[in-house]
Amino acid sequence: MVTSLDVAKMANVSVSSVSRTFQGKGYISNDTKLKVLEAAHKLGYTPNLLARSLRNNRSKTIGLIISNIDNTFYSDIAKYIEMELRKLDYRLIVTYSDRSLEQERNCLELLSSSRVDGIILIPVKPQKSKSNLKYIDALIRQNIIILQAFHRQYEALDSVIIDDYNGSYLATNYLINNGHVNIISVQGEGNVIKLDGYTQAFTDNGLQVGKNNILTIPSHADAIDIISRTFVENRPTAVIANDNRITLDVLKVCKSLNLKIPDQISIIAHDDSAWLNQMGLSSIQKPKETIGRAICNNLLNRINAVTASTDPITLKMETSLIMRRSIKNLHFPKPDIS
Amino acid sequence: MVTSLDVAKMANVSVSSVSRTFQGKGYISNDTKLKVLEAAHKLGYTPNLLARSLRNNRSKTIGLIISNIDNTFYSDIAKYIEMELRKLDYRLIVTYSDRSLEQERNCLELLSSSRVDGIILIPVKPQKSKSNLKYIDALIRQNIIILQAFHRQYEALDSVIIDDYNGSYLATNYLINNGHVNIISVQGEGNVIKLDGYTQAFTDNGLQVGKNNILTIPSHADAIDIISRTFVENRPTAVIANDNRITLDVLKVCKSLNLKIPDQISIIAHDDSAWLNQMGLSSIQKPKETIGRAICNNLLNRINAVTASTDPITLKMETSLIMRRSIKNLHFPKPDIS
DNA sequence: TTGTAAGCGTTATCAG
DNA sequence: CTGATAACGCTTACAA
Repeated sequence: MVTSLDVAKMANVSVSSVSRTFQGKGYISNDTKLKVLEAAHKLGYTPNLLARSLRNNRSKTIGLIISNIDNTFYSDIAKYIEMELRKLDYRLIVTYSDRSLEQERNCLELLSSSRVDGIILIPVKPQKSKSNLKYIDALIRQNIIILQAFHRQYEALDSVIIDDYNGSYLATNYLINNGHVNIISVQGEGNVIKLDGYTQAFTDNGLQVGKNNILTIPSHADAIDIISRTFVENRPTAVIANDNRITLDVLKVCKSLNLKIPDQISIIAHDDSAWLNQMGLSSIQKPKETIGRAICNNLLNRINAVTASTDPITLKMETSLIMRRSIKNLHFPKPDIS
Repeated sequence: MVTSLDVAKMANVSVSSVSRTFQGKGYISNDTKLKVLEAAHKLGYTPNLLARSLRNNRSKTIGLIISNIDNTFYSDIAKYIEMELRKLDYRLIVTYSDRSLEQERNCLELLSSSRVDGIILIPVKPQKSKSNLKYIDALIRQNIIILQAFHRQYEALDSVIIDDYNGSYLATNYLINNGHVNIISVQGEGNVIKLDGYTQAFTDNGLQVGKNNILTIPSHADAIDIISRTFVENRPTAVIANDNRITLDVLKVCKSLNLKIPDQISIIAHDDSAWLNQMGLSSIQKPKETIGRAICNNLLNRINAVTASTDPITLKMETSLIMRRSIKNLHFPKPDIS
């Protein structure tokens, strides 16, 4: 292991000069800088970030806790986060809580002892009103900045979330404008905000949400069965599938009931992807790269105390509607695509 | 920041005792251990891994370089790797080379100065015969163990790869057994091994690969156009799509040419996923969890010098065929599924 | 502008 | 079994 001392010796200078050249801080003459650089190059020296972190009490490392990898969206976001962080000379430790509060605590502990400067937490939904609040508080006291993404679970934390209200509103409104009234909204538990947008679109259009048209699938229930039955009973003309997994389930049901899209049923899904694109499904798209950047910038501003506000900040990211051929216009007998 | 000294003071012992309790090494009486644990708990102490790493010259951290996030497969693997590493008390720094050699070098540098104990490299394909060989050699000299996954790019490294030969062989063979002869194989550049399996299946069945039935899409070419033309000219009865992106392209072409699956064309895709499942596409599946574990174990065995062999080791992971309803049996007029 | 030396929080060695 | 102390490689006052 070649150290700054080795470089210093070879360049006939002191370790401080080596340090100074490698962080571009403090007074140093061009001459010695060159000598150091040359020696360093010859020896293949790279500063030891471990030592630097220990000394500076700053690891320049951020931790990311992903709750659910099955959601491709989060993996994509992870990429944008890492690339943004690298630009800012930060590293990213990635961990997976896999939808378990206990695993999440595990991740928090690991990141805490790794002395990360900050944590991006995609929180697991608390079960039975248990949560990791205490652990989070402990980390905050340890001076680790935590930002939560996509779900506002902990009051005291900055949040970057999606404007799901608006996304659902836009989608619902679009369907209504196309003549749909009997629209089912299918979601996992705890998606109140998306529902609010859905409901609001109805009232804004002077309509009522159809009876039993709000379909919330309990965690471990048989989604296919529930959706099937509702489709048969309610005969909706349109569905809004509020996440990736539910989209798959809805599609399966459509296939098994032999419902043609969009002829017999129109669909809008949350979370755009190459597959949705391939299948011609309309969707509510989130600006992934922008989100990744927003998360990093917000977090680093806190870490470097650029952000003055002492109150938690919430950033809401806008979504947009991507129209493909999964929606039938009921005002016209023939849909314009098909 | 609460340190081992703080704990030591409170427990009326020395820092060595604190150290000993927290790593379960060295002689220590149950009595003092308990005192230490109590004090640590009261103070909310966690050992500082940075300091430990510096002292031990072991960071217990592994770096992962992902070449291409668009391939969902890699994100899934990342999850299994992280979870396996966590069990083994290692951390994972994730970086993305985004298919660029320069970015890859960037990642290598970052991991090197982070003093990771090992690197899992999903290598970028060398362009114009350039590669990061020199940098890799430098890291090896720095005593960082590198394992390459999914592509054997660098001779000196251990590899964990997929038995794509066999996967393609099985797929092709299955199609042939179902009466297909005019089978097109579509792949990105540099997928010789999959092709070998494809070809071998033909010869083993006493058949010849159809003229122009091997379709290799150059990196920045218009895949849709190329595939379309070949489909029109060759009128294949079956296709093997050799990666995720190509599967999407093939599906698009089928749709635009209005080819019904499996009636007019049968399809087998590489890389299984929920979406393939939903669409009823048959596929060649890779055992992700097993692969993740194999990667970690191989790497850690090297790091801890458990592995005796001085020569590079190659681990080949077996694939399996998942049959869905995208394949027509030409021996029977009506496919049994339709 | 440069060098000296103390200290960041651990662990390993050695003496008790 | 326990404690004192010297490292690990770096940064930063402070002195020169």
